[in-house]
Amino acid sequence: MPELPEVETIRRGLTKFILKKCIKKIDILCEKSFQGEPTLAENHTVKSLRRFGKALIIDLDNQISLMIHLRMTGQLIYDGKERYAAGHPSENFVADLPNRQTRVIVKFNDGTLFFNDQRKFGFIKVLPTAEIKNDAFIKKLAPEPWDMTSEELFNRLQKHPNSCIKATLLDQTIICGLGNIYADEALFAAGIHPERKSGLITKDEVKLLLDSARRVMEESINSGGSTMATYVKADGTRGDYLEKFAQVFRKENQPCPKCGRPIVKIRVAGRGTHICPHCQKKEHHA
DNA sequence: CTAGGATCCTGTCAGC
DNA sequence: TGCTGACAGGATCCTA
Repeated sequence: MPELPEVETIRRGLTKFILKKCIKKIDILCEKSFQGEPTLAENHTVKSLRRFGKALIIDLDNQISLMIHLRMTGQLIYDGKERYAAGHPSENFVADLPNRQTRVIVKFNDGTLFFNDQRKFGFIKVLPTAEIKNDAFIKKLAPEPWDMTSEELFNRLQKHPNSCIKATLLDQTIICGLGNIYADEALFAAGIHPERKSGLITKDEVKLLLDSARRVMEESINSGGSTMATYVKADGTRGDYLEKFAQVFRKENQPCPKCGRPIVKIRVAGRGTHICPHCQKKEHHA
């Protein structure tokens, strides 16, 4: 679920709570959700929090790191004097913890970090800091949208000329950080149909697409991610940031912000996909 | 090699 | 009510 903006939001938020704090104990409630030797991290202090694409890294003071990938339904909830929750939005943000979906508990002196994950696709992994760059997932990651030119993206798209552009945008070895929400939002902003073949997108369109990807993710990061920490508002109601942020994602049957015609939900690359069929054309027209 | 589909897992919701 | 299938903010593995 969480895409680059959400993970970056988690990184920034969590930094405030656990930087320079000591991990006292790690409890593993679900073996599948944890890889490596947990005791290597115990009684060591958090030195830095980094992010590579959608992967979060917590570096400790003993050359050991925790690598966390939330995949579809992962969430990190820090419960101390106050609660900070981010990741897959759900009732867990306000629920009693641990609960049925809690997979790993990381105990600090003055608070507790809960790793919840309904579908168990995500994980926490302990490894030497020096080994992160050799991790299979990290090693293959493409640059983030801000770290590549539109010429470079254009060239990379030619590696999968017959794939739908949406599938290519979701491929983290082509461009990293986009997931289902921001792929749909970026394609809508650029006026490109998700089923367009990646090899048939013009250089001008690629420039527009890259600019759009940067912009939709920047807007989200600046607003605290679509699943922001303030998901639970002061009055106890649940904020739905995605509803305000998204132009097309989960907006089927609602009017297109550009032309007013209804947004349609289709299936592309095995994923639910939201488009305006009028504003996003399959063929390029000069 | 590519492209697309199945798969991991739990939970919810629409439709009968 | 109870059942069934579809689907879900990700990535990998398998097949043709």
